[in-house]
Amino acid sequence: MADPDEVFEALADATRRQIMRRLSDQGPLSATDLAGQFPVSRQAVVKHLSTLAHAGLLHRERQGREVLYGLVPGRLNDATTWLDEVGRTWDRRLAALVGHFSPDPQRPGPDQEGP
Amino acid sequence: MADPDEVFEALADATRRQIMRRLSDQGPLSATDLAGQFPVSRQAVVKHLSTLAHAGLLHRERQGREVLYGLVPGRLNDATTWLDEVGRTWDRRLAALVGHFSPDPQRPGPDQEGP
DNA sequence: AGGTAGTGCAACTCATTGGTTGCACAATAG
DNA sequence: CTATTGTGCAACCAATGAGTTGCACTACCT
Repeated sequence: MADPDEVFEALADATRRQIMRRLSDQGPLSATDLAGQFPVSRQAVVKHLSTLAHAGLLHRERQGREVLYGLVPGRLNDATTWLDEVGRTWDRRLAALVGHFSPDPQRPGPDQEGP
Repeated sequence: MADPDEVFEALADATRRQIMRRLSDQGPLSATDLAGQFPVSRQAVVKHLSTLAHAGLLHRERQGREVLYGLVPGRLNDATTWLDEVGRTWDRRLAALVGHFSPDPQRPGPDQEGP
């Protein structure tokens, strides 16, 4: 859990991100179907779908002789969590710097105590 | 704006993501400094920093003879926005499917009309 | 059964990229 | 001034990855 490594890797490719959007907009689709919407071969799409599925972002569902790929709910949150962590920690740093400029990383807390 | 392409590309690499975290935790650092925290050469770190900076995630700041790299606030939001859009649209789809099951993408509305 | 639409697997090409090493240049410390 | 520390640039290497083509297989339809 909270292992966004594969998620970020999977979302690195623009085509893959577009596939995600298509699936989000249009619901589960097959590789052949998606291939019709992109300027690449079906096999290329299959590879992308495999990558996305392996990252836990999609799930395969056999429907007769077709195979539909649909988004796995919530999996994108792993990436969002990472972004939130980094972004928020940074914001806290900035706020601390503004509040009382103490750029020393060793003492992040506002220390008002005297001996 | 809202062009997360470069951001996702930049965040694809694990080392780059770790660099982002280090900068978030420890504040602006130089390439040489960061290189000491990773099992790669300084030049490799420089390349990563360039990639991140080119994506708008970092900014360079010359400090005497050193060059410090620090996070650009808010830039991560572009990625978050994308994730939110895709995730939310999907959730809405799922909710609609649960509410009244009409898996036909062509007719998303509940059609009660007779001829 | 035979045709057809859809999937799966494999081999191959080409570009990208993360990483390295080597050296030159700039700025501070003695 | 000289030595040192830090940065910048360039060439090079190996691995990954996106994309292709070709063919075999499986399930539906008539």
